[in-house]
Amino acid sequence: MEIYNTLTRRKEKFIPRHPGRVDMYVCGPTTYNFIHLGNARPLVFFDTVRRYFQYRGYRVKYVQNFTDIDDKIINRAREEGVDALALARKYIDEYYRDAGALNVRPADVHPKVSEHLPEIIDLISTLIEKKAAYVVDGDVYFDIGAFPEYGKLSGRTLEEMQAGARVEVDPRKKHPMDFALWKAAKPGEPAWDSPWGKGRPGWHIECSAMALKYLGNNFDIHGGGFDLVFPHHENEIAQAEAATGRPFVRYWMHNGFITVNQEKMSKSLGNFFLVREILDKFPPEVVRFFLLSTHYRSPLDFDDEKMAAAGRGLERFKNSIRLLTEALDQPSREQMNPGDEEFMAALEKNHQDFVAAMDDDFNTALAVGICFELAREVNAYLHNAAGSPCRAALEKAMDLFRSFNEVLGLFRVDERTGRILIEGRPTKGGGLEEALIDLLLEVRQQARAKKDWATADRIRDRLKELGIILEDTPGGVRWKRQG
RNA sequence: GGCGACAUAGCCAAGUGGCUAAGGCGGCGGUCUGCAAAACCGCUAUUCCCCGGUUCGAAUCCGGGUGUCGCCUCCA
Repeated sequence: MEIYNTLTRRKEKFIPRHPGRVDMYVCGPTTYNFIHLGNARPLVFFDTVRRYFQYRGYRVKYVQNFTDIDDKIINRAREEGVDALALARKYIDEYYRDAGALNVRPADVHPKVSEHLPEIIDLISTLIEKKAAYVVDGDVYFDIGAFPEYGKLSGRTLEEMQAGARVEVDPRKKHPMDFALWKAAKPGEPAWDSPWGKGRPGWHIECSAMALKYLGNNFDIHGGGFDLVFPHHENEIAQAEAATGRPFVRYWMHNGFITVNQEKMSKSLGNFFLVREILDKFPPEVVRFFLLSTHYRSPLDFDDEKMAAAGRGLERFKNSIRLLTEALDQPSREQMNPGDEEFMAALEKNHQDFVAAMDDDFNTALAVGICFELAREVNAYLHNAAGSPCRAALEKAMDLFRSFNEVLGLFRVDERTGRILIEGRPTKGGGLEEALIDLLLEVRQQARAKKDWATADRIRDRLKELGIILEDTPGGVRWKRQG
């Protein structure tokens, strides 16, 4: 496997710290609101990374933090007149709902800043002891002069950073780029006791402290959005490496940004989309499919038109899986003929191509393309087999769909039967809806038998208005819900 | 102002030195169908922003230009 490492700016062969194991840390959201589309991309992508490692047989430990102490949370809590930690807790709960909807599996550990003050204070103390940090009036700053490698992740020198500085320099700092590890409490803010007085941690120190606690030094993968490269991840490296004297992370991975209608998402432009707003308009599997249809390091533009196109594309998968499921429910041939063997060889190639695509820096866009090829081959096989497909071939094809789906996480799977659930929304009404539809289909079939096309078409059109699509096949009528 | 990324068909999007430039959406033609839908088959970029260079050979490497975007401040 090869992974693009932001630290070296090239693809590198992936060699885990421990054979057969992958330890990864991904920066999670600051929980002052529902998550937005921009949060969804790293969420879905790194979930896919984790799934793929597991698919390849690695044991994965996945850590994703919640930043539940932060200026934005404090401000928001003040506006609403509620407790800051309670507000953060509420949005952590809401996070699980949105992430779950996108079929993102929970991390193995979801550490919160508020529950790791001792670890954070320890790390800051160590940095002070090692003369990599200094105390000023109850604040603690990281001393950039003590870490000569500062800038190695973002690829800039201190001179360049100062040349471009746009903020006023705090005269108490030794170097303009020194950053806060601990902020002295102002009146009315949540505060914790520390050797430097009451206060709270700076933004960057939490991730260093929690990553070191759960994953130790030199762990495999640290991920997040591109905007975190500087200063957040740069600072994480400085803190962790200055404290431990050892490399912090082996591979840094960063996902590209999402724009909306070609513009950066921002509240002032009114194009700031929450995941749950999008999920009101589009099924979750379409959102996930859309996010994975572009390589993770490329920018991705979101609009309704593109989502609709993604939805139509996903229909191909659904239809193909549906056709395959139906064929498997029918009696099928045991013996194999040359056509079956050819098909099975094509499936094998699909499998290899898929693995090769994902091995190459998680090229989900290419992997999705291979899924389409699989769908076309399956459809063509069923078409040509003319009602007499080979059982082993069908099963192999379905296994492949299951594997691909296991990695990409598009559709949910019935845990008991292992079937891919392509209909998405669960049925309501305890089967009454199905029974009524069956009744209508029966009436329609009678009309068709009498060549009463007007009645037959009317039933089909009205059902379509209700989101039920009918398809007449030689074997009878098939119905599905609109995607 | 400093740093960096990207530019492939109507749209989305793989491909980073050499087989016919993946795949999807859309469109067109055909098969099937009572008509549809789905599915299948075929067509839909002589060319990869422009100009120069390196090379037997470049979308792919180098130089210059143009354009778009991002970071440098909280941000996924």
